[in-house]
Amino acid sequence: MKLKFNFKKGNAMESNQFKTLISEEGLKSTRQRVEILDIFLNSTGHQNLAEIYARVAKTNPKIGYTTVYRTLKLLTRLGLAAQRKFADGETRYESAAEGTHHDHLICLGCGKILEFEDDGLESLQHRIARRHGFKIFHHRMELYGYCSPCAHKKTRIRRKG
Amino acid sequence: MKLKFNFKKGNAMESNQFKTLISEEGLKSTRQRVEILDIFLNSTGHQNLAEIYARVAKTNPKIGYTTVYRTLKLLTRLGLAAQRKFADGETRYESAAEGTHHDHLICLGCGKILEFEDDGLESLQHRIARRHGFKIFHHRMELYGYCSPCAHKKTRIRRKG
DNA sequence: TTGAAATTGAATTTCAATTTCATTTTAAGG
DNA sequence: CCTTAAAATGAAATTGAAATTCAATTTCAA
Repeated sequence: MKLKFNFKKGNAMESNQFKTLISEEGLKSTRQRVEILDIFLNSTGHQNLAEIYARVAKTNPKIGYTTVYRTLKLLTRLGLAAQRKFADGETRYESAAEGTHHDHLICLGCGKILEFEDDGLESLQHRIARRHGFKIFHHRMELYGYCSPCAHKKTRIRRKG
Repeated sequence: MKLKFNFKKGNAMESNQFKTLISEEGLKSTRQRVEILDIFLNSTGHQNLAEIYARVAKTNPKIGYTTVYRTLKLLTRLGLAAQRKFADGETRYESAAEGTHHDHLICLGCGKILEFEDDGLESLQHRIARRHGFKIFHHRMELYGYCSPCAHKKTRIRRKG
């Protein structure tokens, strides 16, 4: 993922850069969009809409849920956000500024999500694609297990019914 | 995934084996459950509930959607079905009898889902797990791209807005 | 055969995702 | 600084899959 701009966190230029980027798409820069972008970029992790909305509402309770929803969709389209769906089916957003492609380690105990990158994965991907005559555009890999604190908490693992 | 029984497709023993397996869990074997199991095992692929229900309803229109829903959940718990959630967020079920663990190649053109197995993935998984102090129980890997017929249909790729 | 416990299934609820639409705001052109 | 068309907003409504409720029915162990 290549960004046209480097959006620096907590940088006052953000709003101007955003204005330029968004107008290139024939869209309009608004107070709400800039606020949501600002809050979104100044946070880390994989958050669902409710969490993002909660944070936005704390700063500006006048901004509606719908606008946050639509803005996150917009940011995804602009390449500033990335949408993720893990096994629980919930949609989460992550700042694209956080880095390039990576995959996820998910703790079944505490829900913690770790990111990782591995070059071996790419060659593996190509090998499998070639074998099946596919042209791959992207992949998704998630490893589910227990992080070391959670692994030590209980010997017996509780499963969800 | 190790099954306690080998459920053979179209085998009259199915119902008795199921009876045994289910009673071990303190649950009851019912006409509906056996019918749903039978239909489910006698099909392949990754199907959502609506598709499974449609097939069940064709055989026995008296069986309700709720029962199909609950039975698939039950089969998943018993290890006879496996739940899959791909990037579109829809829940799909696949017969566990179809094989052991595998991953998926998904065509963005026609929606076709291919299965693959790759030993390299396992060692990769262990390496990454070790690096992050995780104890991995399972993983999920999906490769998204175009199968060879779809890749040849159009040069330009149409993307979802 | 009996009856407690489990299952069924239509209807309902839940809940996130999405759409609608009347009102407001943006930004480009005077 | 106005005007205005196009876009954005946000409350409310809608959608759709997943999950639950509950009265009626069925199962199965005794």
